[in-house]
Amino acid sequence: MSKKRIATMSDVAAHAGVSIKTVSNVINDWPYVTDETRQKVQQAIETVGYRPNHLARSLVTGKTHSIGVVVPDLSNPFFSTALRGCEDLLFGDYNLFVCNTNEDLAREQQSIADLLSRSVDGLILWGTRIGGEQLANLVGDAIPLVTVELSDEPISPNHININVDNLTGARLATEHLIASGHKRIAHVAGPMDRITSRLRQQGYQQALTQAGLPCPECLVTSTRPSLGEAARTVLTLLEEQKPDAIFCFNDLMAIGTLLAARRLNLRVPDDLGVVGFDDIPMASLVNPLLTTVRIAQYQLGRLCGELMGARLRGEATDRQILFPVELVVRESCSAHAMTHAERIALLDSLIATRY
Amino acid sequence: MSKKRIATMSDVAAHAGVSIKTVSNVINDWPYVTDETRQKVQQAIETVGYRPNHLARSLVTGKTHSIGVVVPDLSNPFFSTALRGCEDLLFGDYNLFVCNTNEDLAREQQSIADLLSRSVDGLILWGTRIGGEQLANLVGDAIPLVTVELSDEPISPNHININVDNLTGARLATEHLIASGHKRIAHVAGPMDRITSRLRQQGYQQALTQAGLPCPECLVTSTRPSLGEAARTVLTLLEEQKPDAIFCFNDLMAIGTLLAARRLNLRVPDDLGVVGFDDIPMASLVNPLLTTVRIAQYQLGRLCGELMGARLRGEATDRQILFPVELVVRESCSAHAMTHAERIALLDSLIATRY
DNA sequence: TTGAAAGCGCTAACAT
DNA sequence: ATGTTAGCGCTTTCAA
Repeated sequence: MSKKRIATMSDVAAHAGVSIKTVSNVINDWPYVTDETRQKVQQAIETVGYRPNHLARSLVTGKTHSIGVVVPDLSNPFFSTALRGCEDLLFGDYNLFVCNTNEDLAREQQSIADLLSRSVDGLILWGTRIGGEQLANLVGDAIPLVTVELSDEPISPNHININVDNLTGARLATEHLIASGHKRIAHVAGPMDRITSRLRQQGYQQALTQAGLPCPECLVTSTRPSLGEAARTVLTLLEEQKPDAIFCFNDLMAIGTLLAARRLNLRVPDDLGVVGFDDIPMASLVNPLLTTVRIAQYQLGRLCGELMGARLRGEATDRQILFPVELVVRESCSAHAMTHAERIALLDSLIATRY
Repeated sequence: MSKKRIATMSDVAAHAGVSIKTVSNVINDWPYVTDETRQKVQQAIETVGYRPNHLARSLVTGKTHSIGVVVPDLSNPFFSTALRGCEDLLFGDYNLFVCNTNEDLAREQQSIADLLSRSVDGLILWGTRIGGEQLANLVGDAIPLVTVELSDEPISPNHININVDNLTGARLATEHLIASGHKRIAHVAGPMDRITSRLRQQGYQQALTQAGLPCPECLVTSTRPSLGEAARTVLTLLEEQKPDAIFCFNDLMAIGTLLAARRLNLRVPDDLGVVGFDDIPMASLVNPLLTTVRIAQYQLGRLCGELMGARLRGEATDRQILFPVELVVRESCSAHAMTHAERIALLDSLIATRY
């Protein structure tokens, strides 16, 4: 401790009067060590203040016990909650490198490259813009790869893809809008370089077509999936196209839409029906309560962690997973006032949440 | 590429017909390399698909270009937004290990130990429960440490502490409640093992005392800072103590309070005044609009990144920083209806947000 | 049950 | 301008 130099294994070995290997044995709980020796070494570890150096260990074992996570937008509660689920599950076994791309392809690519350079044991990628093939090229098959939302089927054996059931969700949302009596239904889509956006738009179109409703291009507009950006887009859309309902790519955008409507003195749902996607906590707090398509985000995050853990332990798993969604009808569509009892029930469920 | 083995520097060297050092030189942009050689090596890198191994490099340089971040609750927008700010600033230079403690001391300790074991170049700690001295012991002085919210002054020269101006904030909040005509003002505090909670409670008490108002213990209650937990606590508090206003530790709890009030058919602000802390986006979306104390969270996150970066470059910085707060008066206190113009202005500012 | 030696992939002196 | 050598801190054969 004299020179504040970080203690190494040989320091411990010296102090304990044993070889470096013995120290290693103790640290890695090797069975064949005398209790006496173990004690001695343990003692020495304390006195010199030894801390195992993960880097050195990783260099030789080839395992870093770290996994890389890439998300498009950390400030979207959807992703932060999912990330929490993932971290909770992996805690103790793995540390997480977290990269936020801000919906930017270049940053996504760099993040993935960085993480690979760091020899992460696995990669969890949310809403990537890079396609499956390109991804497989980049990542290879050496480490488990879990993607959430990827157009293609898993390519390498070590690749698991979870797809949220966007198509069904978008269809349910749009059908609900139709059933509520809305006729001129617009769609504020997310970034079209993400499969999620394309699928949700597709579901929207299918529902309209099936109902025999027209689906002019002018009613679909795509933006960065943020509250402000959506609000500004909707302001224009509302003035130029006069839709009587809007299905939004996600809840953040739907809330932006609520704001835009309010700004123009339009009443939701009477003048404008709104449906979102995700069911982030905010959705049950805004006024009116947002009708949306629920994705159990914390659970989805955990699932990513579970699958990653399983692959890392060499267990087999499904490689193509469809994550279910559920339409949550609240107040933002016509013909759907909630009853008093329903409101109370929602309140109670919010109050009952553990987190 | 034959055996899918990961290419190493010597592979590149072999392919290029140069020594391993030359490859290293090219990779590290060493000036004295012929363009010709550089080209050759670059070529070889491509063909063998070489990727520098960060671990090996770190082992010898002693720098990992990674920094560890520990937060108490990732699903609180306050922290996810701050984290995004931090990541944005550090992106390109450093990768972030993110640990979420779920407000748990043991998990906090383990996270810090893990990160140190991983030889992070720096540590950013939010709302820790570990005290300054203990922390200094754990972390030492070898790497920069940035803490947000720590009771003590920075201990080691390499330690920077940012304190949000909790005392002022809490006092402003409480004074506003008093000025609004509320008399029986309760406080729903956060976890008392965090200095943040203690300071905010102190500010609350100071304001009451100064106004000559009583401040009985029964009006202060402490919980885990989550929406649901707060809502449940407030339900009891409301029934047992009948306060006419509540100052909450943070916005999540304030929103929980709004819910509890709604559940009991109390009108906010007429029957109950509520003030929060943080000004997370939700605060301007709930009904009524939440009066709160703003912390510029994204900026605060960036600031952490900046300070860390500065220390890492060896630059000097302030070591004790007081981060300012600002009372944002909205609708959740009596005697403060917002004017139409004010509402519109708020709407416009939300719509104008870039993210 | 413990020790000695080799080497993980890279950088940093020092030669050349 | 390029090559040689040593060694970062650890695990892993293999031998004792």
